[in-house]
Amino acid sequence: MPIHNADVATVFEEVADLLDLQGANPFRIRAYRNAARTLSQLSEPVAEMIRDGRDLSELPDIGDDLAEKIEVIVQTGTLPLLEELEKEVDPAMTELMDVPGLGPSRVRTLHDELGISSRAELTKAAEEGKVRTIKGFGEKSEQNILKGLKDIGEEKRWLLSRADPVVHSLKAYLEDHEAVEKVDVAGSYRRRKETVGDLDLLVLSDDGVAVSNHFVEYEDVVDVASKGDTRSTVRLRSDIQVDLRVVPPDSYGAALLYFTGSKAHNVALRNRAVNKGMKINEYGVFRVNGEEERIGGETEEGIYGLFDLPYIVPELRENRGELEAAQGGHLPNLITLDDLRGNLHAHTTDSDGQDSIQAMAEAAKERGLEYLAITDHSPAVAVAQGLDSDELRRQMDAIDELNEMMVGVRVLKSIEVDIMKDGSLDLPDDVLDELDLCVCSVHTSLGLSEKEQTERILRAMDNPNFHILAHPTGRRLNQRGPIDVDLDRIMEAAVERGCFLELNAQPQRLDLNDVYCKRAKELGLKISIGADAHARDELDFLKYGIDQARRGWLEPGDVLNTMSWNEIKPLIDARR
DNA sequence: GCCGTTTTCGGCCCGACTGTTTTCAGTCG
Repeated sequence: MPIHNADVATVFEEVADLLDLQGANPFRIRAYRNAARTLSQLSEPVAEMIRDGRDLSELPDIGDDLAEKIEVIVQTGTLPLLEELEKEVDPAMTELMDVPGLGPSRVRTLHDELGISSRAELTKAAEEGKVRTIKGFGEKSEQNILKGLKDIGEEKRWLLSRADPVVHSLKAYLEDHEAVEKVDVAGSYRRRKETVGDLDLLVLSDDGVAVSNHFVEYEDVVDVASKGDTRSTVRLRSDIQVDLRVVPPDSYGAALLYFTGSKAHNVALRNRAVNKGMKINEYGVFRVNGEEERIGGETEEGIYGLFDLPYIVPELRENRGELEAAQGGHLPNLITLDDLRGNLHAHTTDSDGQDSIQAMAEAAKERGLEYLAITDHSPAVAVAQGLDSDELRRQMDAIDELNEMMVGVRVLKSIEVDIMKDGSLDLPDDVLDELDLCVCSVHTSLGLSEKEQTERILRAMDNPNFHILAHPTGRRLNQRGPIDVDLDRIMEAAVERGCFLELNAQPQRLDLNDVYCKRAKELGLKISIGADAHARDELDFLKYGIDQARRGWLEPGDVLNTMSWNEIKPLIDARR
C-alpha cells in the first residue's frame, strides 16, 4: 500500500501528541509538528522523492533524523518510536488535548490525580464535581471543561460560502459605530481557505472599550467568552466564534498581517526578522540593538518592504514557498475571476438542474462568459434523471437551435458522463463522439480500494472521449472524505494523454484542493475551473473556485477555461 | 529535533486573557 504524505504527517502528529503528554522537550515536539506541516503541505509525494534518491533533509524543518524516519514510515507504514511511545503513554489520552482549555499539562494532571484517560472518564469526573478538587482547577474550570466536552462533539468548520453572509452583516454593524474607522476580516477567511473555524475581526479605532462594548451587544451574540480592551471573543447564534481585536492606526498593518496568518507564514517571517536583528509582532516591526526602535507597522506592504519582499497576497500565505518565491522575484501572477472566459460544467432541467438551457446560457452571458458547456447527468445517476442516448441527441438539437438564435455566448454540447465501476463510460462512444467535449466523473462505488479506484479511472481515461475528470476526489466538506485514489498517478496519466482535471467550484466540494492544484501546475496539467451550476445563480460559485485556484498558485495559463473555445477545441480533438 | 551570510551550540514567536492565584501557570492564536 502506498504511503502518502498525509500518512507520514499523521504519524509525526501522533508522536508529537504523545511526547507532549510526556512533558518532553517542547522544541523537540514542535520539530515533529513542523515536519508534519511541511509534509501535509508538500505537493510532491515523499515516497516518489525517496524512489528518485532525493535528499529529504533539504525540505524545510526536515533534518537528517526525520528524513530517515520518513523513509522508515514509507517503507514499513509505521515508526518504532511511535510504538514505543504508545506503550509508555495511553494513546487514548490524546483525545483530551482536543478539549478546549486543556493542554498537555492539565491533561497530565487529570491523569495523575484522577486516573482520567478518556473523554468519557473526564465527563463523569467533572459531573461528579471531582475535577474542582484538584490543585490548579476550580469550579469555573470544571464548568468550562463540561462545556468544552459538549462543544467538541458538534465542532464543524464553516464553509466559506456560509461565512460570507455572516461576515457581511457583522461587518456592517461594526462599521456603523462612530468610534470604528475600519473593519477587516483576517484569519483563514481572508486567506480564502475552503472552510473557516472562526472569524478574526480587526477594527481600526482609538477607543477599544467602546468598540468592545458595541461588539458584545451585537444581536446575534449568545455567549461572551472573553472581553478586554483590545481583544474579545464571542459566540454567535449560528454557533460560530468571532474574535475581535481593536488596533490603533500605527500598528494596523502589523496586526492585519499577524492575524491573517497563516501561523506558518508568520513564524517564517518572524525568523527572517530575527536573523536581521529585527522583531515583528502584532504591534509593528522593531529594530533590536540595545534599545528597541520601531521601524514599521502601518501597512502590510510596508512591512514586507522592510524585508525586501514584494507584497504577498493572503491566499499564498501558507509557508509553502511563497517567501522564497517573493525573494526570488517569481511570485505567481495569480488568476482572477475576470480571466475566466467560459464554464465547462453546468446542469439544466433536462437532468437535476433548476433552469433551462437558455436561462443558463443567458446567465453565463450576463457574467461575461463566452461559452458554457451543458453537462447534464448520464443514466447511471438515476435520481438526477440522467439522459440516455436519445435524450442527449434531442438536447444536442435544442442546443444547435439555441446557438443559432443567441448572440454573445456559445453553448457547448457536453455531458457529465459517469465512470462505471469497471472503468467504462455510461454512454456509448457513438453518441459521445457527437459532443463538443465530455466531462467524466465518479458517483458510485466510492468505497473501492485505492488500487481499484485508481485503475478504474485510468481505464476510463483510455477512452478518447474522456476529456475532463470532474470533482476528482468526490469529497464533500464536512460530510465525506475523498475517495481512495492515487491522484499523482491520475494526474501524470492525464498529462500523458492530454486530459484535464477539474477544480469543482461548488463551495462544499472545492475539489481539487489547493495542494493538488499546485501539484497539477508543477506537472504542467491544465485545470478546468467548473461551477457545476445546478441553477443560474450557481454560476457565481466560480468565485470560490478562483479563491481555491489562487491558493493553489494557479496563473491564467494553468487554467483551461481562460482560453477561448477556439483554442480549447483542438486540444479536445487531438484526443479523438 | 531543526537550524545557521554574526552561531555546529544554544537558541527556538510572543502577547492577551482566564482562572486560580496573591505573582503566575496554562492555554490560545
